[in-house]
Formats: sequence, C-alpha cells, structure tokens
Amino acid sequence: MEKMTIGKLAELSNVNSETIRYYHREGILKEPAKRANGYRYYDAEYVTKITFIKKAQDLGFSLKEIKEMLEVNNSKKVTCSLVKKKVETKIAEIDSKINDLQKMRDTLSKLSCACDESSDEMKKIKVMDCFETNCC
Amino acid sequence: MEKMTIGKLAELSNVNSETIRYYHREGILKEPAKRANGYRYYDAEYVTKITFIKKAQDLGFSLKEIKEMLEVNNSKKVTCSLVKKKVETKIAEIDSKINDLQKMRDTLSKLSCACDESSDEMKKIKVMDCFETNCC
DNA sequence: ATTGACTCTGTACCTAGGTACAGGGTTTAT
DNA sequence: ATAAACCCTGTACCTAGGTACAGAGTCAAT
Repeated sequence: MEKMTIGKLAELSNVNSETIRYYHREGILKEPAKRANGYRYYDAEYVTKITFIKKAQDLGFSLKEIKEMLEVNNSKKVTCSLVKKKVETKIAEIDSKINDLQKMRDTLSKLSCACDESSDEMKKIKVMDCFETNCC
Repeated sequence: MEKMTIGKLAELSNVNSETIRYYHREGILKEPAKRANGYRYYDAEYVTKITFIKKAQDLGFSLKEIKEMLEVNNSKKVTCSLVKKKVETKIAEIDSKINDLQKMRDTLSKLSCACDESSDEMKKIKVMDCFETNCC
C-alpha cells in the first residue's frame, strides 16, 4: 500500500497542510505512524476522512460533532446500544436539516417561478418566510 | 401593529440582544426606525428574519451568504433575470447539501442496523465512507 | 555536495461570529 | 422619586477554525 507525505495528502484533500496538523492537535485525525525521519506517512483512507470532515462542516456540523461521529467507529469500549442511541440522535438531526433545506429550496423555487410572471408575484415570495409554519 | 424593543425580540428569537445589534452593524438586518428616546422598535417580521438567519447558519451557510439571500427580496435595482440566476445557483447548492445529508443518513442508518446483527457487520460500515463514490 | 522543495515542532497571528462591559440615558413599578 | 430593569453607543474581549511563520532537519535532483 502506497503511503504519502502530508503535502500530498493536503493536495488530494484540497486543504492546507497546516489544517491537517491542526486536526492532529485537536484529536480529530489521529497521527499516522512516523518513520525514522520524523515525517508523517498517510494511507489513502485519510483522504476519505478529510473529505468527510470538510463535507460535514459544509453541512453545518462543528468539528466537535464531527469528531464524535468519527469516534463511533473508533472507540472499542463503546457498546452497541450506545452507538445505536448516538446514531439515532444524529439521524434525527440530519432529517431536521434535510427538512429545512427542502423548505428553503421550495421557497427559492417559487421565487424563481414568480419571477417569470410579474414583479407583483415576486413580492409575495419572501426567502425569509421559508421556515414560517404559515398555517392557514 | 404591536412593536417590541430589542430585548423582547431577542427573547422571541432565542438570541442575545448583542447579536441583533451585531447584525445591524454588519448590515445583515436593517435598523428599524427609532423613536424619540433612541430605542429601536421592531415588528414581528424581525422574528422571522432572525429565525431564518439562525436556521440557515445551522445548515452551513455563512452570514455573508445569508445576507445575499435576504437581499434578493430587498434590493429594488436587481433585475428579474439576475434574481433568477442567483436563485438557481442557490438551489443547486441546496440540492447538493440535501444529497450529502442523505448519504450521511443512509450510512448512519446502515450502521444502526448492523449494530443489531454483529460487531463484525458493524466494522464494515464506516461513517466516514459515506461520501465515497464506491462504484462497483 | 549543494540547492530547492519538502518535513518537523512551536508559537504567533488571523477571520468570522459573536459576547461583554462601561458609561450614560429611559421606563416602569413601587 | 427612586430603584430595578431596560435601552443606547463604543470598545474590548472571546471562541472556533484555521493560517503563517521561524528555526531546524530531510530528501531528491543536479
């Protein structure tokens, strides 16, 4: 299995090398084994991990939350029922986010359509109203 | 129409009054008309706006992006075709986020199921793999 | 065997998004 | 009419998440 240095990993993951070192310091990414020269050498799995971190951040999760998600797989001492509980909680959060994104999407989509009709129609659709319960 | 002071607005919106003043400074929320005493008085629409800001932040949008989304409704000088273009771009971003959240959800869901079977099954499902193309 | 491009650790610095006063005025309840 | 609980502006401070050196070692190509 081919191993790479931090610079290569950074390039493949589209992040700064300093960011990777920062993740090590914060315990978000575990340090890979170092060779005699003191250099870190990474396998391809690290690209997957960093990609996950970056995507999760873009979805509004904090590094603390991301760390916890990654730990679901790592820690040996966690019981199955605990994993299940954490995972179910996270799924509920994700569903809520999907729901909110869907509402934003619907509102923007309506705005785009109203745009074809008249500026009067457009005025009726306000982006900020997308989370209104708006019950009749 | 009943107007409220900043403290009441903060309470109803679940944010700090200082946060609201910060949004004014940053131009994310426009200043309401002030009365003779110098106090800001807000109508209920501001609760909707702040709710939008907070939800959008939780979905991974920056204040800069949120400001732009809110401006789609506000600026008079923006043409319909420009609105359409901006809105369509935003919809594409939202779709991408929904897609990614769905992938995370699926992976977590599989992990939860594997949990019922065996710890061998569990080892196969890694949270971080959720964005892998994983083509057969 | 030397130059350029890497790597290391450690520390300092930066931006975004707030949060917390200080020093002063206003409002409301007693 | 006075205290508690607000509001104002302005400025300082804080946390999260990086980013950028400095000073020193390493590696790869010439």
